[in-house]
Amino acid sequence: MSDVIELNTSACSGFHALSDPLRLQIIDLLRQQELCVCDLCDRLEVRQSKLSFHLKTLKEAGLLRSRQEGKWSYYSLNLPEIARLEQYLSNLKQATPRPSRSCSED
Amino acid sequence: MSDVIELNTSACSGFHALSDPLRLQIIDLLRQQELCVCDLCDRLEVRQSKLSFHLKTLKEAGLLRSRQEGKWSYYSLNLPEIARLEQYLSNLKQATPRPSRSCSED
DNA sequence: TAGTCAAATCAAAAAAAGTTGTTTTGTCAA
DNA sequence: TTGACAAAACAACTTTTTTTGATTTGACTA
Repeated sequence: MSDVIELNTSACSGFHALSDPLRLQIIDLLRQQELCVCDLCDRLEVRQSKLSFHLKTLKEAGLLRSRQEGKWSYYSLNLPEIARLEQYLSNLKQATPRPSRSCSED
Repeated sequence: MSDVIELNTSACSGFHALSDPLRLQIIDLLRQQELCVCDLCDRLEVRQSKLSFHLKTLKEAGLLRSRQEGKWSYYSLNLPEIARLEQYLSNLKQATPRPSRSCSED
């Protein structure tokens, strides 16, 4: 039961992280390769502080990893977490359906 | 290209709809059977107007269907749309990765 | 060390999302 | 019809999220 709540909380913040167009663009760019913040800035044409905010959101939701190399920070997808969200959605389909009942029946 | 934008917009609002704990609870209840608003109200112990707001959010994102029967409204999952979001996540994994490159290389 | 650059952090403002209580709409039944 | 009930819509308010411009931090190098 506590597991369900855990799962819900994590799914919730994961989906929230995916609910912004810029963040989806970031993820799309990172599909192909790890990128550093300045590269992302160039490609997305957004201010650095704005990007930083969204990268933080994605990272805190567990969707991105980052590593530092000198003065650069590189971000990449954290595929296992993405797979977990995928699994969450997949589970919704496999529920044992009960027959629908009429609201007046009780 | 326009397709990508379409997909992104729809994915965005889908994920947004999934980014609230109450809405995830609603979805969880509907996994098993279609329910009417008053049933959902009882089980979730929330005001009707609040529930109505969240049902609308979910429906506008395409995640729920509804039908009216007399004075009752019944809501159910729209599985194909959920599957579409699942597919979106699944696609993220299958990208052809390019070797990561150093930021100073240009 | 002083200067430069990448990136994170912060505070203030703006925008968006969610809540609440009330009203409206539509359907049914007396 | 009229009254009762389910659900949607609304307006005012609260809370959360996002944006912006500026400052700070940390690492490199001249």
